[in-house]
Amino acid sequence: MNVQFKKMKPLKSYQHVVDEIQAAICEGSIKEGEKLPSEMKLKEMFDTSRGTIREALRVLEHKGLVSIRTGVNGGARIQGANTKPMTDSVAILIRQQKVSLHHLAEFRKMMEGHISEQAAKNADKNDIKKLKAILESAAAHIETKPSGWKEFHEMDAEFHRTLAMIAKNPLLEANLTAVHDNIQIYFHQYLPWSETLLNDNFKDLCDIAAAVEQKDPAAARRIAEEHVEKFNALMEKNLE
Amino acid sequence: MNVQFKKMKPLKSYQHVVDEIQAAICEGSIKEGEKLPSEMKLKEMFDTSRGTIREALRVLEHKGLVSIRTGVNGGARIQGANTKPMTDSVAILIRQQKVSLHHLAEFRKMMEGHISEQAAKNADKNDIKKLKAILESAAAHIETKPSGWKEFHEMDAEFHRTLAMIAKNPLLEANLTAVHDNIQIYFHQYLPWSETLLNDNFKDLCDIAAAVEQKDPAAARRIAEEHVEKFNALMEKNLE
DNA sequence: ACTGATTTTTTGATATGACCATAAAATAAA
DNA sequence: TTTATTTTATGGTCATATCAAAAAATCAGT
Repeated sequence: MNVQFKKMKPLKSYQHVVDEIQAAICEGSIKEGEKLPSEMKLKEMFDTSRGTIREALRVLEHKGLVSIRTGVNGGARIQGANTKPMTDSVAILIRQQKVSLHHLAEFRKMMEGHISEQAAKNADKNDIKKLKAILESAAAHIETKPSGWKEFHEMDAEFHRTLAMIAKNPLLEANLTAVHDNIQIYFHQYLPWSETLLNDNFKDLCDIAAAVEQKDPAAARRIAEEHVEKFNALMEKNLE
Repeated sequence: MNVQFKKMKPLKSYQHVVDEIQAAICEGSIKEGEKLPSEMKLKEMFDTSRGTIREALRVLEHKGLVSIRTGVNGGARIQGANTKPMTDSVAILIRQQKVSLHHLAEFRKMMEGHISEQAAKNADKNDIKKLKAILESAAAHIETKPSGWKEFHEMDAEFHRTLAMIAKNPLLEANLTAVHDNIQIYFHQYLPWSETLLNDNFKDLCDIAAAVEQKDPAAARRIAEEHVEKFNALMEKNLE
């Protein structure tokens, strides 16, 4: 007896509905933006009850595969790929105290280093233009003499997201977004504000952009890692 | 008008139930393994209908926070943190064709390199013992003259998971598991089997373990990266 | 008293039907 | 043509009934 049989657990009927619809979405029978039939129609198509259909739709909604609206012309619409489920699953790990700021920061450092390196390898002229545009609006913001991180952090996040796009790996993009979304609260709580620090932060971004423009992957990686490391050290000090 | 107000969308009532229960789990009011009240009791506690409670439980179940059983003493039990939601969200990205083998492999290479490096920094004697135990059972398996990858891949995966544990970052563990789970199908389909390749693979693992034991992070990283790179190149060639 | 079958009981799974809330679309009024 | 009103399709919520699963309690036979 060397074979392993799978436990024979009869599928719950809502799960059957989920599987069918998910398969249809993935294989492209239903395209992004299109509407699923109404709950009543689905109920008849699957020959089941409305409650079952609703449980299935709830699950699909939380998987980020459909979004549901009420009213005439409402219903479940197929959503394009979405990083929210990934952000959520990271968030759960954090809230369950399995993942600390230290873990997040280490993971982020690894990704930002890699992303910058890849970006430096891949970037074309158009990509460079995008990065510079973000830096310009960040510079403009600094001119207004801000007294907090909030707006700057948004541009900072956009800068890093753009780098991830240039690195051309959606897995990196999704994970980076998840980490950014979840590290935010630590920024707000533990990163002291000072104009010096703001300028320092801005300078790092410029240096990364420059290394990317000069197609110097090693430098891009090093600067990005040091950048993340620096701010992480600051936060961890204030965390104690 | 510079302020942005959040759109006032009244919470759906099932969402309220989800939020409350999730909060209770995260702040520890309900501990792992404990049972939530039955649907009927919850229905009364939240003063709502059973359907609403069931939608909420379905969502919590798919978030991996509770597992539900029927029968006497059944009901929703709190589950410990779980990498399944993360594996799922990666799987969805893949099925939606947003993530290719190339993306997976690149991400994996980055992680395995980093993990091996960290493991080499952190490993204590006990950790080394665990790694060696896995290598021994792999060696024993090779002796039996296998004719396919299946069992070896399981040990391979366990080896890498153990490294991730030694690296002591649950985010890395979760992501590595997610990537492994999803790259499996490519292994089975595109990795040709040969005894030479098997031995080659095994040797890589031994080399990584040795580098970890000698606390040589740089070497551990390099070997791990080359290891992943090699098998990735093989698969990509067969993919065309 | 132990063992194995049977019944009970708790709890989830599914089905049905009713009514409310929302929002787009159609219609009427200005 | 614009604005207010009504209509209507669709999801959101509630209540009730019955089926199915499985642990626990009971019972029967040795």
